[in-house]
Amino acid sequence: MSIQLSKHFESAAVEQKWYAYWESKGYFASTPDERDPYTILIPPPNVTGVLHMGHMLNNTIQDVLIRRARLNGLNACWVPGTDHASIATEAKVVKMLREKGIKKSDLTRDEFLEHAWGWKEEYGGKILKQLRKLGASCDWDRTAFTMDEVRSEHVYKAFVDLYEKGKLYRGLRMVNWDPEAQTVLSNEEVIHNEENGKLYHMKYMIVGEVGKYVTIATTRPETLLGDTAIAVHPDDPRYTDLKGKSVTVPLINRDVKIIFDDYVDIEFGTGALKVTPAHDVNDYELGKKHNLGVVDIFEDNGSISEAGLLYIGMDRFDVRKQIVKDLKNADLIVEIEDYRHSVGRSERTNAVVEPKLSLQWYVDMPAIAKPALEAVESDEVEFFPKNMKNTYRHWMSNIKDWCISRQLWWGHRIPAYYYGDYVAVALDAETALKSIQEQAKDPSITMSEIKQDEDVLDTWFSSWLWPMSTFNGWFDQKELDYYYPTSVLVTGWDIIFLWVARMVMAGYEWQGTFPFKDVYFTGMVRDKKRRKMSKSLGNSPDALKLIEEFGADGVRFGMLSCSPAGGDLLFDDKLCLQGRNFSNKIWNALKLIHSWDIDESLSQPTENTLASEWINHKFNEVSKLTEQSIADYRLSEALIKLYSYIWDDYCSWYLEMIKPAYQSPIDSASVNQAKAALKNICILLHPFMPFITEEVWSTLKTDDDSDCIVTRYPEYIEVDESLVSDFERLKEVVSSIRDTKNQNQINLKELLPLSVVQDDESTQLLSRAGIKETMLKIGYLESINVIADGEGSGYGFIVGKSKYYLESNQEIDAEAELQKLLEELKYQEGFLISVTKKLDNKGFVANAPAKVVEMEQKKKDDSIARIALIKEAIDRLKKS
RNA sequence: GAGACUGUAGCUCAGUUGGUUUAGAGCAUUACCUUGACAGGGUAGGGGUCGGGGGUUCGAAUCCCUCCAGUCUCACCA
Repeated sequence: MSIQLSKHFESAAVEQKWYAYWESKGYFASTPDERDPYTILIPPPNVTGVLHMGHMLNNTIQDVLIRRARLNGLNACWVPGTDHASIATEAKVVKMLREKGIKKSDLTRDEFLEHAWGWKEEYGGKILKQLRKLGASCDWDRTAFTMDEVRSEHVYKAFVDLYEKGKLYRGLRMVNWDPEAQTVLSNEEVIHNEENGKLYHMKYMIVGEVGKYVTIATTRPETLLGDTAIAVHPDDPRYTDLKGKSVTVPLINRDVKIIFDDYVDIEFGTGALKVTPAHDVNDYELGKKHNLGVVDIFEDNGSISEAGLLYIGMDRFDVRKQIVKDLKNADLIVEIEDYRHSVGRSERTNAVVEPKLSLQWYVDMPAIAKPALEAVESDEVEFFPKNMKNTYRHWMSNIKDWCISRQLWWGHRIPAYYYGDYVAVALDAETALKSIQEQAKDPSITMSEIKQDEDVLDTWFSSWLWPMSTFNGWFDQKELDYYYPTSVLVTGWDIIFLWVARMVMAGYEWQGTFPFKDVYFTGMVRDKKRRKMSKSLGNSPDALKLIEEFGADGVRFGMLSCSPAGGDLLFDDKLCLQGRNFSNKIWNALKLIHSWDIDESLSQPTENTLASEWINHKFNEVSKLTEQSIADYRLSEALIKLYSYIWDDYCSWYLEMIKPAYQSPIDSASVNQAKAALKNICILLHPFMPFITEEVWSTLKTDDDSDCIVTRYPEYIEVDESLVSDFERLKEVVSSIRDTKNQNQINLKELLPLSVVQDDESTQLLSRAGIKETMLKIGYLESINVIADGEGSGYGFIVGKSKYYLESNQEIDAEAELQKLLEELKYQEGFLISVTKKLDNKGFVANAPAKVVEMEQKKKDDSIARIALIKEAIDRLKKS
């Protein structure tokens, strides 16, 4: 009763079938029980995002770890969810509305939020459906959203708690303003890059001295509208006579002071600096020090405000062009030079960030950073790869306060309420009102008189609570006690500050301990040219199309086989192709086994008994190695070991050994062992390639077996080293036979007699039951004869220290044989020289450990013996 | 400007406290063979002054110094 199997592995149908089945069985679901937990929290993707290669990589890794834990008998819990992504989502909604002809400014806050929620309902969670296609075994019942009720409660509670502890405050500071999204950004959301610009040298005429001027160099001529001083270094000899004088700001003709401050760099530009306190961090500090006025010339959208006096309403970049023209016309430009300098852009909108003075909410980071820094220093939270510790330490030791308010509507509204100068921070308006009445000592203040802050919180202010909020930890301690701290966080290194560090801080601040034991930083997925994959470059393959083409298992294989922790991953379709071919290889191994006719009356041939023992011991060896690799988060190493075990050991050697002759039946023991070995393979490979393994398993499982996904790893058996090493020797002999036939144009399947010269090594090898039989079978030999030294004839070869002769009545090409031997001799002699050199070195013998010296001596002896064998063979050839 | 990391075969990378056959794997490539499980399979081969130089050591891809190249992070002077 053979099973009918398709010619190739058909991934699409199989994947759909098993995923639905696993879900229906509730295999992904986790509830606290007596087992140890193994917990992973997904880095929540943007709720309206689509699956890209970065997600594929890091979710594949998480799934491998979760499935591995499940097979180890742990209570595996992988919590999925999405992030509301304040800026990104709001921008998308605004764009969508604009396309419908609706302006955000025409809507009330509530109307806008209604549209936003509608958008979220329509597109939200699409990415989680896509993750299912990849095989992600998340506990979907636990799906969380950073803006759902439970998560929101955590956000407000955290805000109020920090405020009450004095670790959160409202302050007037120079901030990063994104004129496109029209919100403030944290330092971490500003990306600095070198860009080509110009340095404009402009004339500032000295008041009361006709024709005399100071030349000022700037990259931003348009900000002169906000100038309230110019500054020079007090020791600069060029400017000593300017003390007490003023200059006229060009075009707007405002007279401003010349101030002297050693902040100015004499070497740079002309040594004279224009001071615009409203639009530059350093100028702001200078302004404070010298009591300068502050003229804010920009509207929130980056256009010039009335305070600018000129160009009112024009965009800042248009003004730059225009103002240069106007300055030229007024003969106030001295020089324009090309200049490369760093420009800060918004991470989300790519708009050039405008420094701006503004009142915002901040978290006092130095107040909460210390335990989080120590945790990573001491490896209480362990980073993989280790060198991320450096980056973390550097940032944590120089940490700045975190600006958390955003001038947006989509997000958690700041729970702060105002009445005149009174501020109340509270979970609800009633409490806030009460507090304000108390502060103002005026119980007559009504609800309608207090105003809640219009701003929302930075998205990351909800994300940093993720390890607690996903378990509803502050309102239901039970789950948190069981699952927290989680086992490992898998994420990209690009959000180490935005997210990882802050989660560690939140963990210590509120739970008193770390949120995850390990952090596995994945690299960035890049294309073959090392460019980061991005939508704008169009170099990112469509994740779902890849799955369609190569199968989820194939894609997972492709992503994993080249993903060293932290190292960038150069993605190439070819890797997925290799994965698909691998699936197919396994599929065909299964087909082969199922195609055999079993004859129950046959007893098992010795060679098959030996082969089965070997493949089992080899399995244990591989299983141990992969376990270690995974424990060190070296997933690609583990996968490659498995790949080679399956392809080379199981398929190329083992199946070829036990395979019956064409159309002959096979004994049942051999088939059962082959099936058992393949089942073991399924278990070991399951975390990496879940679909094919479940499918193969399902055709092999007995009624007592559970499904592959929830079965347990087989028990480890001590590896019989002598069996494995005898087998290696056997493989060498067979390879040599194949090679000899190949070299001499003998058909591989032509049966020839093999003579083995008797010595200790060959005697031991051949005495193991099944070795001879295997040689006969897969070496296609007519017979094996043990002979005395010197009796051999035919094609000789050496394996280990033993001599073998493949006899043939074909004329031997003595010249070719000789060449081969001479080359081998050359190598061996070279080797001997290097070993001898080492051993002749008195320093080596005296200083190296005995073990090492012993090993070198053995290498030398072996080499001498081998050289003797080769020389003998050469002599004989020459004689004949 | 400060710091971190990387440099090993055509490509991607291993090489775990300096010593296990004069440096390994996968992919790619070449030749031959095979094609009755396999979108293939088998066998063999080519290809590397371990970025350059110097040092420590009996011994260095591995440790130290220096130079070169690249990547990244942080901070920024108009």
